[in-house]
Amino acid sequence: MGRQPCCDKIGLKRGPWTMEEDHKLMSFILNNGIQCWRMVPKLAGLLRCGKSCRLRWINYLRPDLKRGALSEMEENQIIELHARLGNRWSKIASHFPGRTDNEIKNHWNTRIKKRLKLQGLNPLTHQPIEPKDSNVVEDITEESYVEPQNETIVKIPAEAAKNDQNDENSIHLINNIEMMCTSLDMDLWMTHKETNNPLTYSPSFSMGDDRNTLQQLWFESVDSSILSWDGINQQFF
DNA sequence: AATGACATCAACCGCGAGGAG
DNA sequence: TCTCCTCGCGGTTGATGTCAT
Repeated sequence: MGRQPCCDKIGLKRGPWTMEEDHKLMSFILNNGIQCWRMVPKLAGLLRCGKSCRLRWINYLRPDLKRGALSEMEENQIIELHARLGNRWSKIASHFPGRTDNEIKNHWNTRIKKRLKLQGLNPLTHQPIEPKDSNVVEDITEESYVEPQNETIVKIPAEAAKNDQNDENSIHLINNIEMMCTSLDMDLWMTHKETNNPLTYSPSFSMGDDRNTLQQLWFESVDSSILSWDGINQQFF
């Protein structure tokens, strides 16, 4: 049993949007904002379902959308993010203001995948394709990808999170931890800040030695004259 | 010029999460 | 606690464009 459709589709239009529909939707949202997508088509005078309106707005009409092809730099960043996050397209897209998850997903499926295969890399694992597989590059399947199992708990010192924002050292500490955690997963850091729970993340890439990775990130991003790794190492682990 | 193969991308579908009552 | 509803996400489809023969 499937769930009920989000709305009654009888008499509703599907397929490509016309300029007139675009104009109606655009001017409605710019004038009224979005309270409830379900009501948008009714109020805007469109014979579409709310879901279709939402998609059209997000992927095409939003004024802040960046047009044009993705640059090579953006492409490389997508590859890097995909190695860490997997097919979490909305998470990946959030790193590219003005780009949509749909756009990045399409770009990945039509171009980047091919590029990686040509480079001899498995697009799912980002690891070199085994020589025995090199003649059957097309045969890479989801089954060949094994999700990393290790999970690391990082305890951010509560004092650092709660300290007086005017304290310069605290601000440095928080900013630097934040920079480091951005490299891992910003959303989890934000959740940690809100809940004050221990920060947990499940790396979607093979980290080998978590502490070494954190240490490397720390050296790359933190002014060691202000905060030494040894000091933070003691508080974290 | 006609046709088929392939590439691209907008749009759809089904599902899960989470909020409201 | 349960049910219903909306939203957002990821996978997939299909229309259209482009290229090769």
